[in-house]
Amino acid sequence: MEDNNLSISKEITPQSENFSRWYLDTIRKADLMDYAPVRGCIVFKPEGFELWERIQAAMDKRFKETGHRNAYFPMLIPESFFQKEKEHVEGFSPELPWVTEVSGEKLEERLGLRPTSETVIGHMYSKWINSYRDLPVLINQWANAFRWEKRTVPFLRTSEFLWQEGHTAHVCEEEARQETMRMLEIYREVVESELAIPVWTGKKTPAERFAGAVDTYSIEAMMKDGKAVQAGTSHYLGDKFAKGFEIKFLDRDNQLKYVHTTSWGSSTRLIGAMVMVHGDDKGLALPPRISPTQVVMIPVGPQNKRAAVLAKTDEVFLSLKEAGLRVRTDLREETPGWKFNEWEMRGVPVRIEIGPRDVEKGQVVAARRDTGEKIFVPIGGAVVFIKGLLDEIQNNMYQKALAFRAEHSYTHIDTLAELKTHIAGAEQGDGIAGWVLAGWCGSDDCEKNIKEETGFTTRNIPFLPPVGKEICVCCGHKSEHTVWLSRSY
RNA sequence: CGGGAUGUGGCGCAGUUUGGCCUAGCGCGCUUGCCUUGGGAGCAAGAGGGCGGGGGUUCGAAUCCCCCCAUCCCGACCA
Repeated sequence: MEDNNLSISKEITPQSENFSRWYLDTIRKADLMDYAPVRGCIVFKPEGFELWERIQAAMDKRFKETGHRNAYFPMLIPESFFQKEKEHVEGFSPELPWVTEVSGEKLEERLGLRPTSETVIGHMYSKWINSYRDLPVLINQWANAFRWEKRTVPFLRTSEFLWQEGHTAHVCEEEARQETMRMLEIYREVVESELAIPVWTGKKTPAERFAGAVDTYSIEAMMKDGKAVQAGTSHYLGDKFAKGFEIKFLDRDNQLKYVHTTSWGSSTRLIGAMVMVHGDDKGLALPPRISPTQVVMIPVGPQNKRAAVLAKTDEVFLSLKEAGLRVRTDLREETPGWKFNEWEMRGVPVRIEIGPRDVEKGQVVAARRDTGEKIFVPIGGAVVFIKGLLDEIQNNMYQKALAFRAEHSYTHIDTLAELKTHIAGAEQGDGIAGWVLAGWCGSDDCEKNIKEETGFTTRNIPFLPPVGKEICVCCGHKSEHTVWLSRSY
């Protein structure tokens, strides 16, 4: 086992040595992505893309169940559209790529590559909505988006990314706010139950708000290096975009009114989050509900006993497949040990080994990716057992992530000095500064100051904070909000 | 976008200081054959690169100079 670990470490940098190297090693060794020829762009390889397809499926199902329909709007957005909502332009213009000419001829109006679609969709909604009878409009789109970020990280922040953006229009504020919360809750439920990632739901501070939103809400997840990833956002846009794009309707009372809109999005960064929440020094670890392969079968044993082993492997394979499990058999010529390591690195939740001894005893060996445990299972009960095991692994992965988050969440810090001491202490120790629950007076100055002094930013104001904080961690005055602070991606 | 580092077969690297022993070497991987299979097997024979890209200096450049590009790390901006 010792040698085994050493040889692995040659391929994947240990998390404790350099977390970001570990992350980059892992996503490449697990064959999720490759770098594309254009700066900051990646190729989603089949293994990585299938993760996205499964996330998509989980989300899309819930969107449809709540009455939304998918549509597609163009990727090219006229420059003038961006100008119609002031904060929106200011927020996005620094990272907008432009199309300025076609076959050498300058376009009359530059076209931006969508960083998000509020503007085009607002334009279309103004045409489509005339009466309260036309509302609500509940549309989602699966698309790519462009944001030319200075610093890119595969999956977490790339110049082009894939996402889902929902855009809805409602008759009144109350209904729009309900929609905002309903979609935030869907994100929380999908991310927790499917990706096994615990999140804090809450409200963003004004400084962290989406450009052009009245209120922004988010789900925030803790990575294994203690940093935060915003895993989904939902915005109440008020009538700001309605006013910018003249989205008006005639209400029951014969008054012309502006609609209230929402937008909500989640992206392929969820893949990166999943890697950084569950992965370990062996590589990727995927939650069973999302993993493209749930069970990998590896027949072992000498050539002269191969036939019986393969027959048994087929039998078990078919029974698992019939039970609806995503199962595959690895018949490559590599040695068993090599395959064990390979599939562990790729994050497959359960491995089944079948050898001559198992055939004799009428059993298989099941190995768990999450704990490394090996279990002997009678063949007759294999299907039921494996199904139960996958559920247990899914649950265990969530519980482990929850426990990790609890271990690295700090609620006793009340001053900037204490916060700095805490961060310095973490740097001396395991390097995981984690999240700090702090009081905040609500001023931009304090928020800015905390960031400058510590590198920690406000993640969100949780709806259900574990404890309420009385004084602002920065100025010492009475706190208006209890916020999560941390470093973030 | 600023500071630092790196860029040599698929991957990891040596060679760059002091140009010529390099029409480039090593490990892994790859191909073929034999052999082997319960935690990264062994032997043998092979294939594969002109040194991130473009200019320049020189009799001669992976090595020196200039420009550009990409990636990583650290900061400022963000899903």
